[in-house]
Amino acid sequence: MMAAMARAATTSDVFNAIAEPQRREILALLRAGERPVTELAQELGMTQPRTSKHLRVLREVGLVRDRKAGKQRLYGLDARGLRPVHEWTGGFERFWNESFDRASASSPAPISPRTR
Amino acid sequence: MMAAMARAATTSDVFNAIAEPQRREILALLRAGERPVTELAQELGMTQPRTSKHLRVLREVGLVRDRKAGKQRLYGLDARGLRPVHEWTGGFERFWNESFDRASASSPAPISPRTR
DNA sequence: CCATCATATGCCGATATCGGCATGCGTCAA
DNA sequence: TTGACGCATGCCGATATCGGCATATGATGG
Repeated sequence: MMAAMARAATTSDVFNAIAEPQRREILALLRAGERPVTELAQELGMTQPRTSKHLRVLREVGLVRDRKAGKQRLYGLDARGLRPVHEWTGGFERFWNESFDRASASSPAPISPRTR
Repeated sequence: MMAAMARAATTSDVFNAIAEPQRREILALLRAGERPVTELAQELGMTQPRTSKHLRVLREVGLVRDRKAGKQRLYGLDARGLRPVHEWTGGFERFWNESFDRASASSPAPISPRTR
């Protein structure tokens, strides 16, 4: 019955799904269109089981969809889930543009917004 | 000396750093300005060690900077590292807008965009 | 120099994650 | 029906990651 609980639920969250380089590659490839597992595996140089597992994660967070096509199973992109990530990072846009003054500059005074 | 190598190098990569919800919270908070560790911990309701550890990860990937301020150590945002993430997801913008036709629609034919 | 505040670290336990390999299962062709 | 193909899974081993707790370290004020 769990003794201390380590690590908070991670997977099944888009941010986590795209934290894996290979999964990002899969998504990038799928922009060109649907593809069967084997083909993806081949193009990315990874084994089939490995590819399937990554696809499973992507499917669980809703970034890809699959549909059967005879013997094969075609995976297609469903990028809608990436939008929240884009927007979240977008919330920092003014910070990477405004060269974050007070943070790097030679600010001599404003120690911190500690009211007291 | 490692026998089979499991899991590819993860940390020290921005995508991974922001995969942690709490780290995202820290970044969001820092948009309001620099803050000492204890204050962050307090505002986020987490222990100090935990906060320090997350800050360390963020620092290692360059998303935050720290500077000493007397007894304290102020952490400030350096969002430049988020830009790549924003751009990467931006590469999928047309896909979440164009309601990815062929993927969900009742496509009866185009099995796959294999050129040949 | 000593007590104290502010942080960083080390160590441990409990998972979660990844990869490989073998195998299960469904579909299609002969 | 039987085989071959295409893909999903299960199981295992090797880490990586997170959290808690105690403690080391650094700086400050007496």
